[in-house]
Amino acid sequence: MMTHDETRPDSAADQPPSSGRPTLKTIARLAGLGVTTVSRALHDAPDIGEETKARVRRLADSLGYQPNRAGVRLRTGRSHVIALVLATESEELGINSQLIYGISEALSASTYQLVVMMHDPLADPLGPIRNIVEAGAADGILFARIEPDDARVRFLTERGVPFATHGRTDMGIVHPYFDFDNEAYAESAVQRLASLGRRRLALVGPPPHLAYARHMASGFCRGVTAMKLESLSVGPIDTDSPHEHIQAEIYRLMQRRDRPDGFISGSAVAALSVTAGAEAAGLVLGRDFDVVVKESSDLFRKFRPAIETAREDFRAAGRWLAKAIVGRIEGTADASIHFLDVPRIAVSEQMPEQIPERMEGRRVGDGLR
Amino acid sequence: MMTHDETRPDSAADQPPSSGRPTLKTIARLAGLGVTTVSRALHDAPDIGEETKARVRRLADSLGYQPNRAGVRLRTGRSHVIALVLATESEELGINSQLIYGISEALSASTYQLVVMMHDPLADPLGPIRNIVEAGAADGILFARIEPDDARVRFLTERGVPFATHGRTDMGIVHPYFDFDNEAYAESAVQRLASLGRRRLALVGPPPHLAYARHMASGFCRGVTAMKLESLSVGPIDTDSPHEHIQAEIYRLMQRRDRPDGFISGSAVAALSVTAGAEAAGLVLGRDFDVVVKESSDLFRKFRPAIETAREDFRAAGRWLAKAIVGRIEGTADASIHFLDVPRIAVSEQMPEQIPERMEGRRVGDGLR
DNA sequence: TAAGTCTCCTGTAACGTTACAGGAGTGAAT
DNA sequence: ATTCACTCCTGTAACGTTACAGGAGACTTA
Repeated sequence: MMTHDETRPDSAADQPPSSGRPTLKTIARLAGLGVTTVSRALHDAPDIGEETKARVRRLADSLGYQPNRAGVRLRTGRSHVIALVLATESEELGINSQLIYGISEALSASTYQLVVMMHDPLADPLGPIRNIVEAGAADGILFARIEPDDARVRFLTERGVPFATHGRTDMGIVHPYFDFDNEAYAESAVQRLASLGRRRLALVGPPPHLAYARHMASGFCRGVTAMKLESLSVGPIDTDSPHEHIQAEIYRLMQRRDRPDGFISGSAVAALSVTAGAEAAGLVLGRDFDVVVKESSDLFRKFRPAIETAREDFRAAGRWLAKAIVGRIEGTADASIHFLDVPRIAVSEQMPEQIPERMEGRRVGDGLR
Repeated sequence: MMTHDETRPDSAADQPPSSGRPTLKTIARLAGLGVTTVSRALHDAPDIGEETKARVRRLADSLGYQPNRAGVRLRTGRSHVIALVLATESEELGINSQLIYGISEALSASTYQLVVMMHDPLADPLGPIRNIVEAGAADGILFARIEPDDARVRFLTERGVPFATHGRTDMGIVHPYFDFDNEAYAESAVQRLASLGRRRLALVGPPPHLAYARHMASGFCRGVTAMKLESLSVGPIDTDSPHEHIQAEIYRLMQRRDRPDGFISGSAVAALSVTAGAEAAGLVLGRDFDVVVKESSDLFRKFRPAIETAREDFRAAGRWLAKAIVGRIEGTADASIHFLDVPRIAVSEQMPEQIPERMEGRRVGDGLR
């Protein structure tokens, strides 16, 4: 075996520890203290003298000390990583980037890092989530596109791994979530269309396997029933369908004598396809039909003001989710925390006065709720 | 001091090492080998017997062994993290999510993780990049929105940290990048507009501090000169300007007697604002003016087919960048690798035949290049 | 037989951190 | 003087991994 004759260095001034980066050892040597003391001082432990703490902190600051993540992780078993698992399915106009912005914004002040992974839910319902858990790759997991009975929610709950979701299940499992109140949205949208004099409504909702498809449908039904309107069902299309399918289906629907005169859409892109289909049938938005849409940007409100919009703020959702998951990891937040975002159908904005031509359609009052 | 009387466990069957997760030690004990042997076997080292390797691999597989990232990172100093640094500035329609999809897609087969961070370039030109380097938080860094003289590129080159960018500088520093040939795009766009009979062109380019603003402008100028057309300069607006500003400026421009009849836009949203402004002035797209736009989704090509589009594929860019940065980290790729994406102005797609009304405007030939 | 040369495997140390079990020094109470 | 409590600091070990320096055994060569 080897002899290695320097378990304790005899010469006082030693070489730096290979990398230029300061460690606890660097600080300890400079301060004439033990590494343990330095560690505890930086953690503000009660059994370290105030003066020592201050001195250590000053030294650490001046050296630009930052704890080595690998060291901490190895010792504590905590990765300080939040995993965001995104579906590979087509996404609408950057809602995922908004979500990511919100999360990283909220995490940037913390010691947590955001790791993004892809997941094809068709190939494997659990996807990378099982792997994250088994590899201990993250302290907490975030995901969206929740199903009414969601395998991921069940799995993570069983394993006791902190997670938070955008959207909620019907499973009765208590866990942190942020959700947009799609039921209220649909109901408000119905009321809005009714107040515009529309009587025969159709809903283009999210893919039926997602939990909020049910919420939106039930709000739609409730609204239609309450207002004594008629509901027309569209064919097998949803907000994830290709543009051409939606457009063709709406075109077909608009040929009927009992064609709808109001549409509610779960997404901006789908609303465009709906409008395109209806216009292809020779109908005019705002005259022959109206559309209410849930969108995440202000884009369509700007360039197509005749379309009513409810805004879902994914950036705010991201911020909320980041705080929630950190709270769960650190044990400061209860599993029952959740947030149900109140939808608000926006009034079309006043255009700059030098372009009055864009003020097509009627002016509308204020939001419904 | 403590005595700790079990440096070598006497009882054969021991407790699992605290967590349920298998480590090299677990495999070693089960295989009756040393940890070093197991480690080297899994790394396919030449000095381990083939039969042993096979046995160890089988065992590792059956246990679901995955190397502990913290252990590897601590020992090797390699984090197996790729950092993507995104600007907080407004982004156009999910290009960043496309980029993220591409990157994580390419990384999902590797041992690398994608960490996403935000950066406000106005507050600090280097932003989290200095921090990543000093904390050793990532093995490689990706970023976009490159400036002609980019502080980040200079810094990382000086520090010798692997990085790759979407976009390129004018600095002459050799480094991996993926870029869209915006000069060629603008020139093609000019030719396209010329072939449509347009003579007086205006460019709505990216913010002038970005490197590709110059590329696009120079392509525009070259095209205009070559085709002997007229170029009209728009006011202080760019693709990042608020919708209202662009719209108002184009509206103003369109009041002039020598108004432009062709627009080239660096982004889809800006193209919409341009169109809105021109239409507000009572002009008709495809009759009074044409627009060529660079977009990352197929959205506008679908619902507004009269707008000519060149598609920039950010997902492919993400895939390329992921492979490039991993190649740089592992030393298998040269610093000089780069990819200049060839723009191709698309023909408006055939609409489904049951909706012929949408086939407004003229049919056009094939792409320019 | 002895030395040399392979092949295949091994233990130790170290990366940077924190939990643990003390321990030196001071001052107060017995 | 001894005990006790308190404050403030310390060394050791361990998390899981890999680099390093061997070393046992078989086989070849002189």
